[in-house]
Amino acid sequence: MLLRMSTLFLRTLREDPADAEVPSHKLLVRAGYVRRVAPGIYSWLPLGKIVLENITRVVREEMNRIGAQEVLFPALLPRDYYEATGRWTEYGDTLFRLKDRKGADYLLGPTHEEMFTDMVKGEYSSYKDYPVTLYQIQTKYRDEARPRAGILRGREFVMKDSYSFDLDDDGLKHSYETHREAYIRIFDRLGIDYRIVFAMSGAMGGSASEEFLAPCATGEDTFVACHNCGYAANAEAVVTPAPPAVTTGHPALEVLDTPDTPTIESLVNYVNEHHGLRITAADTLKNVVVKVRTPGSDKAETLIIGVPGDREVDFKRLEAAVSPGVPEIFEAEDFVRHPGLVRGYIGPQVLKSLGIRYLVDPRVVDGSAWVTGANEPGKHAAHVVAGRDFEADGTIEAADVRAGDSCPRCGHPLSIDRGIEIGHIFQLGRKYADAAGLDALGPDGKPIRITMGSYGVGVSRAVAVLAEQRHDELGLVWPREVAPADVHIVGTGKENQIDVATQLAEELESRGLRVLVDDRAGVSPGVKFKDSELLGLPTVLIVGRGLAQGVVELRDRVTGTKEEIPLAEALDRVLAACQA
RNA sequence: CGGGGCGUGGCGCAGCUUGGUAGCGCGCUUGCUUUGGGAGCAAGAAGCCGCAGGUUCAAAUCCUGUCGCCCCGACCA
Repeated sequence: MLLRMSTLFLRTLREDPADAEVPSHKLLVRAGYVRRVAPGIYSWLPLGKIVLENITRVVREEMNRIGAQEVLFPALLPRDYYEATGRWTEYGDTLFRLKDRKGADYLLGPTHEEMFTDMVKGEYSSYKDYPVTLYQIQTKYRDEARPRAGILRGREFVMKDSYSFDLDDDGLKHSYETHREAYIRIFDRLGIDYRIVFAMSGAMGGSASEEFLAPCATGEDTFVACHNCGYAANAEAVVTPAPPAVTTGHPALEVLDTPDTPTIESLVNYVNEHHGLRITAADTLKNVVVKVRTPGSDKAETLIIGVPGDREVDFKRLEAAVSPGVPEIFEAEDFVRHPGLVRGYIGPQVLKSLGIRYLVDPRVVDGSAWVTGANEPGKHAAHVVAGRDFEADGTIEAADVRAGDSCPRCGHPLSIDRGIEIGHIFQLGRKYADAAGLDALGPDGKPIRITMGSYGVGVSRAVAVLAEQRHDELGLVWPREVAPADVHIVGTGKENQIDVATQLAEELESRGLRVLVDDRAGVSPGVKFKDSELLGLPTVLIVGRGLAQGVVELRDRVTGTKEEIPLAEALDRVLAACQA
């Protein structure tokens, strides 16, 4: 179907919308691809809808290629399915809840593990039925605390979610690998720049988990990469290499007067000046108190985390490390309830007797000596040796990660970047199968508990990611596979220019290209050029002033090249450009 | 939920300090001119100034309350 600007439901905007901050949001709104309806909720206009469908098509083709079968669940779901796994309560405020006319509880599906598990349980019962992989491309609902950046993080979004069901761990590994390859093909075809990074399997349980991150300044995730060995991981999942244990003797623990040293920096300066030490912040041991609450209960455990003084506790990493527990700030009133903890002067020496759990950064190995709190106001202790003067209850990955930190695999310095999560694959294991009692009857007549994998692609988010990664100061620059059309033919308006442009458009359409033609009368050339750059189709053909001399202009939106070509060659040249 | 900003024709904004006629740019309509880089002239249409209450002869403007939105931090495709 030929797209004609004269009738296309489209109005481009000359100015950025006031509520947009990131490039993808500004451009998708300005170019008339999407319009905001409510926070985190957007409508798709004709051109945007075409792009979204193109991405959907690629995802569907690649899922079908690995033998996954498409199904479709309702977005509107009754409460009971999510009651069984406890997620009706666990999901908290992020769940959109509603009631029907009888007062029964419903929800708008944020994700569909329960539904898929239940569906398979309802249909399959023999080991001969497995393995099986099902997927859907569907609208999800999450009442995000703070939707942001337009399409990038909405409360309603399109997601492809798939689930593999296998009889054993080897089968799961195979399903996982198959998905991984499918995702590589999907994102390659879409023209998205991405990295595959290790991720936390976290709350969902299970073992292996990787994320597909699109590197991007506006990304919400932080990841590290090693340019020597190729290791890459979400900052949450980075493993800190532990230095070898120290065995050399240390002087005995010594308590020092350190008045007015509330910060690490002031402490370092003070002990170097007044106590003859030569230490840096990295030689001090900072002890951070938090509470860890178990979801669905009011009980909170007090936990102290020891990290080198030059590092902060990264709340995101801490959260991932204590998951499914939820870390909370230790407030002033909590200190009142724990008189043994001297705020600002906490040292690990007394924690055993206080019965408080103490976890340390992996850098705090046995035999390492530290300057830390002496559990008395105004006093610190030096030569506090791990394993001699205190015992930790274990290690924890909670200290912040920085560019230049050592790669856990090869020791080279790590780089650090931001990215947008566009895909996530992981080996779920048996959590949902356990909850649902999903078994297959084995050849020996005994039940086999099914093991699952779960895999997601942010389909609508991919539109925004492409806009984010592929644009210039003039507008969008779509990869051909997802562009709303292959070629944008612009008739600039004098005499028969529009007629010729339309004829070319019809001819190219009949030869299989997807064509947008600017056939608007009475619109100045400048406006048409600006619009074509803003809309971002990969190939542009200008039928303008050169027509009288029998030439038209062929432009490449990606490279910016412009070339005058004879009208007679226009069809072949455009076809060649679009099929390259 | 904590912090910051903002609600005025479809879009982007001014006006508010110091109450009195609602204004500018873009877009839209009509006519004439123009047509290779967001054209010109002329004439138009379109606004419960977020909502509610209060002060006042008079409120976009002052007061109180309330709702909403955007941005920054803790969640996630």
